[in-house]
Amino acid sequence: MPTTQRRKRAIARTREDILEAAARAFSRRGYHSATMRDIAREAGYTAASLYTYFKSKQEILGGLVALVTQEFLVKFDEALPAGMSFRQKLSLLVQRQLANADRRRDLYALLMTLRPGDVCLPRPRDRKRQSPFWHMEMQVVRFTEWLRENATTDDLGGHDPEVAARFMVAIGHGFLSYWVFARPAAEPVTRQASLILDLFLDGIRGAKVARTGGHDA
Amino acid sequence: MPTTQRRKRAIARTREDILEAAARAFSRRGYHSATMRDIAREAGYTAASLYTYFKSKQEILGGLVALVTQEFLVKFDEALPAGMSFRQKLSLLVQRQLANADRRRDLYALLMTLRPGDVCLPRPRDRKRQSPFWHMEMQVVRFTEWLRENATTDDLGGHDPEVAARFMVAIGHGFLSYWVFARPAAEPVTRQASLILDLFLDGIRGAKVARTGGHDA
Amino acid sequence: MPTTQRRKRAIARTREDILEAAARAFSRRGYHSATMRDIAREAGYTAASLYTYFKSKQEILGGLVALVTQEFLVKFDEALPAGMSFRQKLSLLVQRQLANADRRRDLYALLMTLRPGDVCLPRPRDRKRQSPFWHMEMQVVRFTEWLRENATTDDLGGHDPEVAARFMVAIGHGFLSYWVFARPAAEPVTRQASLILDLFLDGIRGAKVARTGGHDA
Amino acid sequence: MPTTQRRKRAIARTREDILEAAARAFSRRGYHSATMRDIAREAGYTAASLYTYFKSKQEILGGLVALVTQEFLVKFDEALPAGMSFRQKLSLLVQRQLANADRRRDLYALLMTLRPGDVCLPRPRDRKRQSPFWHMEMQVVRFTEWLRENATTDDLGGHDPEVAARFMVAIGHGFLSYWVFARPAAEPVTRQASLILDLFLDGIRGAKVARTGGHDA
DNA sequence: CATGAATGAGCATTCATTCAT
DNA sequence: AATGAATGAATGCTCATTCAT
Repeated sequence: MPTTQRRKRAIARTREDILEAAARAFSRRGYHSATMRDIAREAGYTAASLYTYFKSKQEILGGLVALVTQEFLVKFDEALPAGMSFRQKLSLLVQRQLANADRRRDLYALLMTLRPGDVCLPRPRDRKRQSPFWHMEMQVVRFTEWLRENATTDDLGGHDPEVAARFMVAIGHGFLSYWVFARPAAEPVTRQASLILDLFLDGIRGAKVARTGGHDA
Repeated sequence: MPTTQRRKRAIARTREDILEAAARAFSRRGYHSATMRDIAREAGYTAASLYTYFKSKQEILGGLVALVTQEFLVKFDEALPAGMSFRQKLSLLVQRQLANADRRRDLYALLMTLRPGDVCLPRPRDRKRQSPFWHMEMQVVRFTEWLRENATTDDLGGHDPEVAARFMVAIGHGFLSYWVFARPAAEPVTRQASLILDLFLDGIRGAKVARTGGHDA
Repeated sequence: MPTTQRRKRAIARTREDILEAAARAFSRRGYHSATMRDIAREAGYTAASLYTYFKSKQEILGGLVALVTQEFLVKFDEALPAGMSFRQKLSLLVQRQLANADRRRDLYALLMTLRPGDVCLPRPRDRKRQSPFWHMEMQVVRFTEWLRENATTDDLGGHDPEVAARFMVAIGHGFLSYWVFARPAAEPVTRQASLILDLFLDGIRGAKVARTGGHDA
Repeated sequence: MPTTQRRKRAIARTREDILEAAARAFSRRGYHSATMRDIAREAGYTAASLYTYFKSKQEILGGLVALVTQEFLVKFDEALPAGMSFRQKLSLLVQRQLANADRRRDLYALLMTLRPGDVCLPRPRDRKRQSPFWHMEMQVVRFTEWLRENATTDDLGGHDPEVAARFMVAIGHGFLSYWVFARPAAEPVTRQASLILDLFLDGIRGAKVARTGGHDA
């Protein structure tokens, strides 16, 4: 029945609206300081109404984390054009992730400040990852997998893929933490993909060729 | 009068004790979730007593931030033996900072999770830096200065010193965020100085020479 | 018009269903703790629907009270076979009331726990009776009347009929409060009619004749 | 140290004050409807202060229940003059209990309206008694014991002591529930000891000798 | 100086009730 | 008639902070 369908749609949309509102509220005041009223005001509802869509404040956070995680992971599954060099594939991936981060600046900032007890994921399968930096760890894990599939030993200069992953994620967060709160808002982080790529591959001292740049976009 | 002196000493020491206690409490439960009672219990006092030494919870945090900042900055002022190459000087600095981070693991982790409103520094001269990543920004600023004094354009491969600073700080935080919460505790972060240095200078792909490593310790 | 008739019937039936559901919900969780949702779930409706049939939660309770009261009072109006002794008439009445109580165990238990403000009867003619033990008082009043009509001074050993009534009601409630929550469910309270009668008439010390019992069933 | 002693006294007294206040608040509005603020207002404190003395609302109720239970039980342990008849001993006990009930009218009324989940006794040794009529059952249990020690089979007309106990407790509650809420306050219930005793022993029909009464006071 | 006690402000959550569909 | 959604009004409880002792 179309009525049921429409209703489900409406609910899903409202849930999304609330999540967006929560993202704003949380990133403005922090998870603990933001109140249900803050979120509600931001979403155009009353606090009580939020409970129609989420069981608790924690569940809202869980929804947010799941959302960002999902958006992060999906970029790894998107197809890569055949015949690309490692550098080109990596460049594409970084571009995609930075586009994500661009859209979700405050959410990324929020996730970086969460504590273990704060997040209570829907499927708590991997307790080991419930660290205050759960988000970062999750990224490291997935990126490590990706490197194992897409990089040769030589591409990584003989480094352990996990070290490489941690290195890349660290660079990302490092620059992100700057962009996220820069006022006025810094230029889109996607512009920085090339820089990040160069630093990741060749370090600050760099390879001359690499830094003449842009030929991999 | 010596009595006054002794008193001042005693007060200073108690303040330090409380800060240490707060560091433990904050890093265990997070700044907002940790209560004054938590801190007091950890310090062997009652909550009310803390107000003899600090005006508010926020001021305790301020003290903590100032402490870590101070410890961070002082490493930049310690003398560097003459005649060292850039790599050697940098290596020494990184060693010193990692030693700091080793001693203050949880505090560093705490600082990474703070939000703009949380920190209210004694001397709020630089409002622009009151970001959730204030700590990181502060490090970038000082490290940028250091690079301007100690690195040639060539040492940085032609990169802007601020970019280089941000790059280094990001690497540091990235690896730190892993070490800090690794259970069982990861090996002393100082061991990683060499790896960090290599990645900073030559990236993941690395320079062969650089990675045969250890000749700069 | 028959349609109107049918509608009225349907409404009346739904009201009864809701009252039965409310009886279950209230007796399980207590009047205040039971929510409109509890009642609705028990009745197979949603909370909002209940408002089609009752103006408020309090009115549902009122309906319930009226129902039990009605069932209680009607037993006093049922004809008594002619030529019965006082003991026989009393026995019959007690039997009938215990049969009621048997069917409405939890409802009786509920009524015993109500507070003055809880009940708001449809016809609030007698404010004096709005006690937490309104139910009990109502029983006393009616039973007093009955005794005035059916008992001689001698039957009551010269006691004031109201005292006798209160005595009887007290015994009833005392035993009921045990039976109601006994797990596993005690045997039907009707079995106890004889005991109650004996205690009422002759006390614990009893009259030998009375306790050889059963000749009045 | 006297200071510690005094403090302990002060705390104990405040706890008692709060319990008295809670007794008033609970008996006025019922356990669930009475708010912590109600209790606090009644006690001359703020709601937050109550938590210095009691861990929760439920614990306040627990304290109240324990108090009344304690006062009830202690009357069974007070010595009975030697050489008394069963009737005389029983009379004394009833007098004492009615004196209790007189002082604690509203508390008794409160206890009668509690539900299983409401009460959470400090020592939850006997889960079986956690009925909505826990209070009544507790009285039955203790009174049964007392009868086993102080009454001959003949004194109870051959009845099971538990039946006798339930009978007595029922009479007590029955009359109490009337006195408790009678407005204006009925005459002290102690006056009624003799009536209760007669009804318990000889029923409404009574024994002529018993009702010429008063020779056992 | 240390602290037990007191408190105002606030928060997540619940629930009876309303109303548009 | 039935209901999903929305909400105002509470409510128990927490906590940073104050202050008399």
